[in-house]
Formats: sequence, structure tokens, C-alpha cells
Amino acid sequence: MRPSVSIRDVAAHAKVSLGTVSNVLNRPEMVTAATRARVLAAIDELGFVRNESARQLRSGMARAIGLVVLDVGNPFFTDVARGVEQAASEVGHAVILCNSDQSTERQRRHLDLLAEQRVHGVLITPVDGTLTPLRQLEQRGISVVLVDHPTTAADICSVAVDDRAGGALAATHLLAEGYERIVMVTGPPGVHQARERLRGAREAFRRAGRDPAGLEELPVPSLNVAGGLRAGEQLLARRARPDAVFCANDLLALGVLQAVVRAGVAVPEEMAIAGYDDIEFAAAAAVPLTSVRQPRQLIGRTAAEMVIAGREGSDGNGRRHVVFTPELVVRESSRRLRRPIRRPAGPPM
Amino acid sequence: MRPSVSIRDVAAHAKVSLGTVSNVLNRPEMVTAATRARVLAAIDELGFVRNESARQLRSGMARAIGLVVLDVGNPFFTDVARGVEQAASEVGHAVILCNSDQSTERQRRHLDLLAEQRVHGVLITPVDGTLTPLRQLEQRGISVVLVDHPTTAADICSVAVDDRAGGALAATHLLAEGYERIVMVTGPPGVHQARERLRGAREAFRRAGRDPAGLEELPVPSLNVAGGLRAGEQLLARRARPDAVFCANDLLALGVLQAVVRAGVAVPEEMAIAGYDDIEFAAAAAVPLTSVRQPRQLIGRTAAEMVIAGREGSDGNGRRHVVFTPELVVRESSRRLRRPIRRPAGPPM
DNA sequence: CTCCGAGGGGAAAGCGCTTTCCATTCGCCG
DNA sequence: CGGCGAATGGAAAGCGCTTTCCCCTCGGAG
Repeated sequence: MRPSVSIRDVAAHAKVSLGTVSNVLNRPEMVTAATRARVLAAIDELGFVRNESARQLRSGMARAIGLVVLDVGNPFFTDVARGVEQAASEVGHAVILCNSDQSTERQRRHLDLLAEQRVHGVLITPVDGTLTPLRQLEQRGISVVLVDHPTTAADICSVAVDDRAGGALAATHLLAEGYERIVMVTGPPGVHQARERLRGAREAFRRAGRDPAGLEELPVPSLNVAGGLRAGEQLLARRARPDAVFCANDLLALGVLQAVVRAGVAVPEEMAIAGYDDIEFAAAAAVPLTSVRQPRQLIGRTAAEMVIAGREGSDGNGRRHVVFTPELVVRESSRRLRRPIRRPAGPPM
Repeated sequence: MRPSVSIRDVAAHAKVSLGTVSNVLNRPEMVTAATRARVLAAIDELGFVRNESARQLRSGMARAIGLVVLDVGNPFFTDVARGVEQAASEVGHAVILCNSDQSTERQRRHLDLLAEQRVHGVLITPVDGTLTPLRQLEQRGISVVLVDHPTTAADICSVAVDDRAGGALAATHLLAEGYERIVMVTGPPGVHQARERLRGAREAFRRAGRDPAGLEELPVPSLNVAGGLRAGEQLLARRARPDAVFCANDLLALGVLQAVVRAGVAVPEEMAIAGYDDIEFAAAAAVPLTSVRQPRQLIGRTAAEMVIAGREGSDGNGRRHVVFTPELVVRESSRRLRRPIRRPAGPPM
């Protein structure tokens, strides 16, 4: 097997013309079964593998799509990625996964890279609200779909979940359970999703006849477990602790939970906790976590399908914005009822 | 901004020759500062983005590497991916992430795709021990590095962690704590890592003067939380429950833990649990989980560096196999000491 | 003023593939 | 048996870039 077998070698080996090999590869129906078999046999014997770059140089576009996420470590995004990957592989597209880690600079570098690769499209959860670089991509013919980014921009496709509704679900639930002093832990100021969830929660306060300002916001620098630990410690240090904490995502919630449990404070009796995303680990936490579930894989799959379909007719009939509805999952971390006490020999849990 | 700006347009706009533009891009030092500036200005004005496919068609190799993992949902792999991505982006390489989901078929499809893309190299945690397709890649000039796959194959580079030592660490610890009836939960039969961890654990039994056969193996179909839940239920249903469970990874352990805690069985008093990987969520679990830590990002980074360096001289001086040493992290889930009693009414500590 | 060498121009080849345009060769129908 | 259409051959262009070769043009050193 020579390092590089070209379509021309295959043609020679199968004793057909170069064009025929190309036809077998791209329009197999217009070639006789017999010759097709002969060509395929030659491909097999020679170990020929089609060169994507040459192909894409002609077609002008790669059979790959880019996925830029805020944090690969967040199970929310890996589930989205899974959905994307499934949809992409069904049509033979590769997925280039990029992790911006909330850095504008890294995001920019990744977008440049994807532009150089002439990817078919880009799925992105942008670091901030600046959509200019994305519009530039679109001008270059690379379609863009915003993922989980509540946007009002009509010119860019998006797939999102109604964060405001989700925030409202959580807040309504906490209020209904009778919690009074509620704090919402959010991430860095720029994070759109968190803002919307807070907004939804405040609306729920209003609808419940409560002062929206009564929902305090506690921002932390990062939306991960470390950020949650930090938030938890801050809350514990207060004289007047909140009796319920709503976190912008489950990683934060797990961090808060860990800090709180470690300090011997009972959840939910002394402090209830609710998260967002309903990641797999939420149910397995120290105290099973109440959370707001989003159809993660479906988000990814839908976004991928949109970007693969491209902009054909999307201005006319194509849907440009898809919004899913979240769902509240109540678990022990926020139930007012005293949890049943389970003890083997004596210790509670 | 026209859909496609080529190097030729840039040359015309900057009033230089085509070759000069190419030089600015690839060997900037051999062009005068003045003309370089002029060319860069033209690039900027026209919004030129270099076409990677054309470039790679000439060079014969893409500036991208493939990463094939068993499960993107497993934080172990996302951390590895993070390390890979960092190392790759430092040298301007893209990372194509592929998820085999333990399926040979999916793995094959992904490898085909990567071969078509003419990626620079492939990092892979193979589904099984069949290395033939990987050898084929190497013959095509695509270097391969096995990740977290204990191999004896001298002809393929690898980065791994000493799974046997890790298994021994966990088992030794459990024995030292005085546990008697220990079960190890492993995954599907083919999974190499689990096999080695079991082997290491049995060796530890032997060294402790115990019968290695005393360590029972309980295989489950998948190495994730669902698999763990299943294992947990099976163990709970037994008349004679084990007093300690060692799981082949943390996802399994979290699943077992969840099943056990839900049934009101105390951990570790009635059943101790130890996992493997020390993922971020292990510390935040219902009962903080004892686990075996692996340098995940470092594994990814090292593997990426190896594959980017390629096979240049690796037969001679280049290291072809790197093995890291794991580390035991003891938490409450396996401590013999009774945990401090924490209850809302009268929290200690 | 001459000469040299560096910076740059211009042209060309070629990476592997797709696609198009004829020209050719069949097998087969009328 | 003439002719028709389907299946293929053969040739060629061109996607955007890198690289090489050779020639030209200066500015500065001698």
C-alpha cells in the first residue's frame, strides 16, 4: 500500500477511465453494476481513500461543521455535542469541536480556524453578545446557528431553550414551597443565559406578588463547580443566610451543595438548592438536586440539522429560530417536606 | 466582501505578485517590512482567509488531528480532550472529536472519515484490542497514539496510566480498611482498562495474603451511571451483600452509590464504595467518593504532542510509550471511621 | 560609475478531485 | 442490417495554494 493512492491509480488498476471511478464514488447509479464492482474491488485492493481536501477544493466547502462551546467539561455541552455528532455523522460530516472556555480570544481563534477550514457551518454558543464575527462568517458563505443563546437577532438562526420560562419555573417552585430569602447564583456578567434565567425568576416573583428585587443576585467568576464552591462559602459566611439558592446551572449548584453539606448545614431544611440543566450527576448528588431540564441532545441535533440544511430558502419558509421549553424536575434538594430519615444503624444521611 | 477572496485578489489589491503574498503568509521574514505591511493591509481590507484545503492539498496533510473517545459524556475523556485541544491549538491545529460510544462500527466510520480528511494524526482509545485499522492508518502516513490503552504493541505509540497499579492502590486501601467481601464492578468484557484494574486489584489481594479469587467480578454492559445503577440494584438484591465495591470508573461508582443510598443502605458503614478517575463530581457525590486519580489533561496534552511531533526519529530516540502513575484519593465513601453525624437540628463539625 | 545582491515580479507546475464535452463502442430494437 | 441510446473512454479545465526558476530593478558599496 503506497502512501498515497489516487483516483488515477484506481482507474488504471480497474482498467477504467478516471471519470468512471469518480462516477462510482459520486453517482454510483449511473454506472453498470459490473464495472462498479470492478472499481470497488480495485479501491479495496489498493486501499484507496478519497482525499477530502481535493474534493472540497473543488466543491468549495468542507464536509465538516464546527461546534464552539463554552466549556467541554460541562455535561450540558457534551450532550449537545452528542446530538450534533449524531446528526452530522448521518450525512457523513465531521464535527470539529472547539472549546472557547469563555474566552473571547479563544473563540476568535477558533472561528478563524474554522473559516480557514471552510467548514460547512458553525454551531456556537457565543461567549458574549457580539455577533459581528458570526455575521462575517455568514458573509463568507458559512452558515451559523446560535446554540442556547437567547437572541433577538433575526438574521442568524438559533436553537435555544426558553431560559426565562425555565427561571420562572424554578422560582415559582421555590416560592410555592414557602422559601423566603432566595438568592440566585449567576456567572460572569456577560452570560446571556444566566441573565435570562434571572429575569424569568424575577418575573415569577412579580407574578407571585413579591418584590422582584427580593431575589438577590450573586455573581461568581465561572459557571463551574469551583464557582459554586466559592458562592457556597460566601453564603455560609453571612449572618443572614438565604433559605434557598437557585443556581444558573447544575455545576454551580453541585459546588454550592458541596460547600453547604461540608459545613454541616442541612439541605433542604436549612438551605434549599435548585440547579439548571438536569445533568446526569444532578440526581446522584449528595442531596438529589432539583433542576430545570433541557432537551440537550435534541438541541444539538436540531442545530446540526439546521446548519447542514444551510440557508436554502430559510428566509422564506425555513424556520430560523427554534425555542424549546424546559421542564422542572423536583428532587429532594428543594422539597419542603422533611425528607424521610433513613438510617442504617443511627446516622442520618 | 465577495464570497471567496483568493490569494490572487490580495496580490492584485496590494499590487504585489502572487508569490509575495504567499511569502508573507508562510515565510514573513524574507519579505520587506514595507511590502509585508501593504499585503497585510490588503488581506484585512478584502477579508481574505486562507483556504486550508488548498494548502493541505499541496502539503498532503491537514493541520488537524483526530481524537476518538469511548464516551464524550465521561468527564475523564472531556478532560483528556481539553488537554489535547490546548496542545493542538498552540500549534494551530484543529481537533476533530469523534465519539465511538464503544461501538466498533462507529469507530470504523470515524477512522475512515479521519483518513479522508488526511488528518495529521489520530489519538484514540480503541473500543477493543484490534489494532489492525490503526496500523493501516500508520501505513498511510497518519501517526497514531493510543490513549489510555494498556498495550504491548511496540509499533504504536501510547500514553497511558498504570491501571494495574491503580487497581492495586484501591484494593490495598479497601483491604487495609478491613473490608472483607469485596466486589469489583467492571464493564463489558472487552474493556482493557477494566481488565487491568481488576488484575492489579487481584495482585494486591495476593500481596495481602488473600485469595485473589475472593475478589468477585461483576460485569455490566456499559461503563456509565446507568450501568452503575444496575450493578447497585443487583448487589442490593443479594442475600449476602459485599461490604465494599470497587468500580472500574467513577460513573459506575456514582450509579452504585445512587442505588445504594436510595435504598437506605449506609455508605460506607454497610457498603463502602471506591471509584476510578476522580472526576470532578466524585467529590460532590452523595457521599464523597474515594477514587483513583489520573492526570487527565496531561494525558491528553502528552498524546497530542506526541502525535504532532509525528514519527520523526521516534524509532530511535523518541519515546514511544508513556505511562503515568495514578494516585489514590481517599474520601468518606470508603473510610472505616464512622462519619461525623450531621443533622439539621444539631450539626457537628 | 560600475557591480553586486537582495527584494520582488512573472510564469509555471502540480497537489487530487469533479465535471463537462465529445467521441467511441457496444447491445439491441425495429 | 441500419441506427439509436446507454455506458464508457479520453481529454481538459480549474478549485486555491505553495514552490521553484529565472529575470528585472534598484540602492548602496567599492
